[in-house]
Amino acid sequence: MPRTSLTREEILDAAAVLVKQHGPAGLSMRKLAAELGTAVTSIYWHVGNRESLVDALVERTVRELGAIVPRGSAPADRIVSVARTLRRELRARPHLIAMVHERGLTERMFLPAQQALVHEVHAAGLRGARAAEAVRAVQFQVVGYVLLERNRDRAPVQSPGESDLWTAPVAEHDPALARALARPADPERLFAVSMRALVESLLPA
Amino acid sequence: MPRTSLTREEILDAAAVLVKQHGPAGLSMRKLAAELGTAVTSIYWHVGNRESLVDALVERTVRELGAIVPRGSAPADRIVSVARTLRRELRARPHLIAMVHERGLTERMFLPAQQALVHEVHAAGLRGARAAEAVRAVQFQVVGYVLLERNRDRAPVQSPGESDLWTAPVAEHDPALARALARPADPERLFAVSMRALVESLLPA
DNA sequence: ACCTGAACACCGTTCAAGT
DNA sequence: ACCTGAACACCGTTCAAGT
Repeated sequence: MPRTSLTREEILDAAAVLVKQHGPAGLSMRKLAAELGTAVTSIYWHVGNRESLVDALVERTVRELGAIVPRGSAPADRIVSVARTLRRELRARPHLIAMVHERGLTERMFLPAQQALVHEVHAAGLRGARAAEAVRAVQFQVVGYVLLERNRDRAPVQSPGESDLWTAPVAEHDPALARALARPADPERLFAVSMRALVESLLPA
Repeated sequence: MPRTSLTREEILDAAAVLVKQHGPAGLSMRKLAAELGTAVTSIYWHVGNRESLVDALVERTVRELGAIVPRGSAPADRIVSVARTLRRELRARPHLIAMVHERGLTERMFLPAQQALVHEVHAAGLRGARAAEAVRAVQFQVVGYVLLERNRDRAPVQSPGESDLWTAPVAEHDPALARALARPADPERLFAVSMRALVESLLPA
């Protein structure tokens, strides 16, 4: 029994489910075929190969991300809010981040925020190359952070290594610092601090 | 002919060569065995499995990274120089970055810079929790950037997507901005700008 | 135009057996 | 203590053959 006309869309849907459940490493052409009740080779006819399947999935997921609405009245606040929202949206889709990494499609993750950022940076009075630089600096910072955080989340064990360095000379003079470094970092706060610093240095005084 | 006593060290050496040549995805237990002239299963006796092999490799590569010597006289300059050096050292070892990502061992990449950063931040007059926050903010920013750049380097095609957005309304009023965004970003410069902004906002005025 | 099974060249890991 | 081959359960992809 052949089943009713396999479509590209149907394949993407099933692939999205597999990725959501087991990550991109859990997306195999064979499991996908099993899920769809077809031969593996049928999938190749529709999507080419695994790489372009993942590319298509990334494309679709980015399109789902929805436009970002800035909040606040001061230009710096509005830009920081765009950064914060972008980070939140991306972190809410760890499979997207993972797929983007697998295929090296970082730029795609930038798109939903770029429109909003261009607008805000323009409103803050930046023009031309300086405006472009500001947009990119914010984008890079957000995506860099998101990649880093995703990486930390996947740490196999709560890394025990950081503390043992802190018998080191300097830290002995400053036990509060040693203790603070022994505690796990607060990425939320670090993100806020760093982003605020960046935005304030980018905007015209 | 059995060959002369396979050692853990010898296995790590051969694995490092494979990773250097073909990346971590090119490191397979079977190729490794072939390279070493042993049965695949011998390797398992010495290193456990592929995951702990990669972990050991990361550990070793981080240990090779060498201490970081700050340059400059102003505290801000010295901290920025540590950040710059860390970034350069990490970027010079793309396989390290890739392995760290595969195994989620980000914290390991922080280690070589942490000593130097603690010292500099302390010299700049920060103490306790504030000093720890400064150290971590710099570390996060560097590693986030390195991950992002590595990601961009692996882009399958020079991403064509960014420009097509720039028929958008705002950019039409500012053709210089549209042109600047159509050109590829200059990550070197963005890194410098962002890091400088961060450091200056962290240090006491 | 679409789907199929067989086949190829890979993987990591386990296990019982050897010395 | 160390090494072995056979076997298991996976991969992605190609290709000739079907309808």
